[in-house]
Amino acid sequence: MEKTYQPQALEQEWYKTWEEKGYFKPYQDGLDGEGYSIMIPPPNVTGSLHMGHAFQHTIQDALTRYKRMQGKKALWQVGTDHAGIATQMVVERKLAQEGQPDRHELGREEFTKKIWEWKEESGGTITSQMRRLGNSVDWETERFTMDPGFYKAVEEVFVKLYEDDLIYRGKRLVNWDPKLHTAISDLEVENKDVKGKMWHLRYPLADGLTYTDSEGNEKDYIVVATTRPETMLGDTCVAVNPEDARYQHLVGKDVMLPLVGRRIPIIADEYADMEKGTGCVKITPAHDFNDYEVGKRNELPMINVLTFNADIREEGQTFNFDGTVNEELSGFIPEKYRGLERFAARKEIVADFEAAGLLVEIVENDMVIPYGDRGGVVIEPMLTDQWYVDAKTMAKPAIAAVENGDINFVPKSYENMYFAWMNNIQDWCISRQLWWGHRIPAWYDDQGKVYVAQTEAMVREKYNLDASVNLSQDNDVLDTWFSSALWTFATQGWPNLDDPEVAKRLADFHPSDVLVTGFDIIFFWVARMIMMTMHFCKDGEGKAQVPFKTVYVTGLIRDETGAKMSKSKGNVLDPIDMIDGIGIDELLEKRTGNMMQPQLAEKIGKRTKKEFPEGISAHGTDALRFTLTALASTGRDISWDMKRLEGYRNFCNKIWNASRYVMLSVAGEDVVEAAAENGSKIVITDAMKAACGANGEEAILSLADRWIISRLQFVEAEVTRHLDQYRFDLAAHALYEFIWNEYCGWYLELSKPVLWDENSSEEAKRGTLGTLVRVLEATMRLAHPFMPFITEEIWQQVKVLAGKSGDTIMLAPYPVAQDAFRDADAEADIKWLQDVITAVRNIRGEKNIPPSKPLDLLFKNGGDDDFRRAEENQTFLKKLAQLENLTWLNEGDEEPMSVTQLVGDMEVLIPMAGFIDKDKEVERLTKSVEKLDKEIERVNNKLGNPGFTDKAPAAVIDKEKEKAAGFARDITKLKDQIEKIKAL
RNA sequence: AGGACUAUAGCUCAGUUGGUUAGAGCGCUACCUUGACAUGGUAGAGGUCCCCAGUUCGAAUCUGGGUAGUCCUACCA
Repeated sequence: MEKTYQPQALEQEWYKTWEEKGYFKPYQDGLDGEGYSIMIPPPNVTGSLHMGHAFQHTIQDALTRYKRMQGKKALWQVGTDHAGIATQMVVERKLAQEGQPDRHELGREEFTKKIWEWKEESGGTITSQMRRLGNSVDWETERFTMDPGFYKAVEEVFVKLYEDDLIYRGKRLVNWDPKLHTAISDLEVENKDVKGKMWHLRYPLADGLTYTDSEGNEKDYIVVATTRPETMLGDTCVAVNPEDARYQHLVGKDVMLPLVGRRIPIIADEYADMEKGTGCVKITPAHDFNDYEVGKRNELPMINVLTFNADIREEGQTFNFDGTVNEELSGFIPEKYRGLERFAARKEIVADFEAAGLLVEIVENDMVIPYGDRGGVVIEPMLTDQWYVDAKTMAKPAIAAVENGDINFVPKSYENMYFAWMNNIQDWCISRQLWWGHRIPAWYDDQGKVYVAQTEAMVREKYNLDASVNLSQDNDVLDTWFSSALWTFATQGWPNLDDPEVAKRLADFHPSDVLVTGFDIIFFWVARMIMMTMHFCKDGEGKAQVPFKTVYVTGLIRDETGAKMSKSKGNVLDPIDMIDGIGIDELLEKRTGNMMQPQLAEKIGKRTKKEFPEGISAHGTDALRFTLTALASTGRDISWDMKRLEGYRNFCNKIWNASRYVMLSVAGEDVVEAAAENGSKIVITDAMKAACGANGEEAILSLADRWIISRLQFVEAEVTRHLDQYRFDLAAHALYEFIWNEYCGWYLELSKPVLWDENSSEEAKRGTLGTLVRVLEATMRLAHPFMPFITEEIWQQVKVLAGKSGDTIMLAPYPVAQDAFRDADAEADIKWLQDVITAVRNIRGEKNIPPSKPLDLLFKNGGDDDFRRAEENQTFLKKLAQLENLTWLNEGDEEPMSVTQLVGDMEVLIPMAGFIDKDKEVERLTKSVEKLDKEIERVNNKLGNPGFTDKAPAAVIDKEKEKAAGFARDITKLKDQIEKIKAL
């Protein structure tokens, strides 16, 4: 064994072994319990994993390994998502960079082929990252949302929902991304605060009408206010509030739309706000969501004046309020605006208003502008034909499932967020004008009539259409989230319920147990999964099945300053770099190379150099995982801290060296070092086994042995309890505390006096060696879900010595605390021992006595337990506190000049004739008395308060009384000591 | 505008149903290369638990109000 832990030497080897042996499979020998499943949130197939993934994967893997070790058929379902827009964009950009023909030149089929090629090329990144992270996913059943089976599920769902009247098609105003040329859902819109302008424009009244305004001015126009002047080309009316006295008399009259010359009415609609702008609002139903509603209410026509690029059309498209084509209305657009880009058109139109003397004023305006979260350009409300899911209907059971507790959110507060959104849910636009995705299984005849079924042949059969009817399939694909909403059941082979294998998997693994995901996709994914799953999956009694019983919502990983990690900020960290380390040059290249905004490169480079002047050193997977685990407090964002990672790398080293000590003790220095030199494992001999009592040889347990075994039960119970409550941070903390402080800090030290004492009996040594080995072995199993690699490595080395067998720790049983091994007496005795040793060390520290200098110790004022403990633990005391003689002072004995510490009622004295500074010692003791005085005053105040003594529970009062008495005793002793020192 | 979450040591965070002398890791100070580990050991310093008011015998913890920050939703001609 090496002197320090070398993770890179063993991690990848172990993973390979595990995978080859099939230990990740839910169906294998030894797993006889019930099914347990976690469905991975499928990452984008062409992406790569970031720290957030590493975090979520660590939790999922810990849970899976934990349940697997408990004997359950544990499935961590793995797979990836085709990520429609994102992937299509990446490939389009790639083609452009390589100077290849663009997608329109290639055509749909060829372009899709290119995407598949790209998927093959880049798809391995994620899976190899997952292997490095030690993720125990079932690779054999890996799924991709565009796989044939999954595709089939998606079509089935679409057709069924259509038949159930939960999907419909309609001409509606949608969020249109003019760059990507597709509709997007309202969730994909990012609203940004911007400082913009508002233009006040004059619209002249028709027919030479005039009126007198409130200030007595005669006017032949009204003034509208708008933030989007260019849409005036599509105005179909002006609205005023019905209550607005200023304009009531104008309702029913017309205005002449400037520049266009269209006659449009002035109507009364409560949407017009008297307080806002001028109180008159122009209505453009085809280009604004609010106006669209006004238009529908008032049965106004709609004029679409924009192309899909958001340029001005040659001629407006005219529709009636119900979306049917309006043949009468003119869609005339003045020639000079035709073909202009929307913002250029705005400039032009404003200029023309000004030139015509119709621009009244320009007002600065704080406003919110919608941007597409993918394309990054301003979203345009656009009148198009789209497919929708009736989300309102589907949300009802989905809301109920959370209300009645079939689904629990951890932390619970996210349920409010879920309800708020679900109760106010809008119909979900599921069609996307892309080529990459599941093509919508709908066909149209020449008249535009819709037919829905999986294939054209099925359409013909279902609707009785013979070959004379021309059919063409809908060109659009479905929103990516439509398919990922089916993730929990489609991954298991749904809808092939007749296949016994599928039926079995669904029975074992559906509903899944936990979904581990970020709060940012609760609406996108979690809510939609619940809706879809409950509609399509029923249990034996026909009751709707939920996709998962628990949703564990993780926080975000932020950088050390608390900022979100993002590529454009250049503060992203690759989990693999935490594991393997990375040089500064390579890190710089990674962060600044191939950037969307190259101008940021310099700033990012500087910042990176400052933060990581030496690059990042290697820490190993286990350290990374343990760090993430330890930081996983529920629902809280994590500020990533390299120092923390370093600390847990040290923890790995600590574990490694503890096991090294154990092996040195069992096998001897020569054997251990020889093995280290050859890079081989230590060969366990029968003699070693016998020395540890692996065959049940007689052994005597020391107090320390009994103590650590008792503490092991405690930590086993703690870790299990915390895991069951998803408190990974507390579980990690309990483990850390036990391993570092109790096992390494105390127990290993306590084992030395036994093992190194020539007078120790064979049985005593066997007891201690056996305990060293057994506790280590159990601790490795306890820690395995968090730190899979180091625990496997050490476990393989010690399992036989601990009398255990098995091919892998992955399938070894998870430790269960046993009350029979708890030993309150041993714990109390060791507590006493620790207190005495700490007292002595404390004195050494205070008085600057080197640890190597042996001291004499005097006990005073002890009870029966003190006498016994001192007697029984002489060896431990002498060794750990570096003491020469232990002596009891009897009542009335002469007391040498000493420094004192209290251990319970007992006093511990270190004679220090010659070294002691009387004044300083008095000062030190007086300070202690003062501190105690304050405490005792507080407690006495409490006890003197009748309100407290009357109302507080007896146990609490007793506790306080005890405290007061204890303080009083301590004070007496300290004062006594002060007097003695003064008297010397 | 509505809502959620957060505020505890220099930093990052724990603190279970109100009763602790308020904890951990890192950092800091002093000492120590003792035969697992200097990626180590021992000891120590360090806190107005954001502010105000209330409930209570008792508040870091519960209630109300405020301040600051983060985020979500909605809307703004």
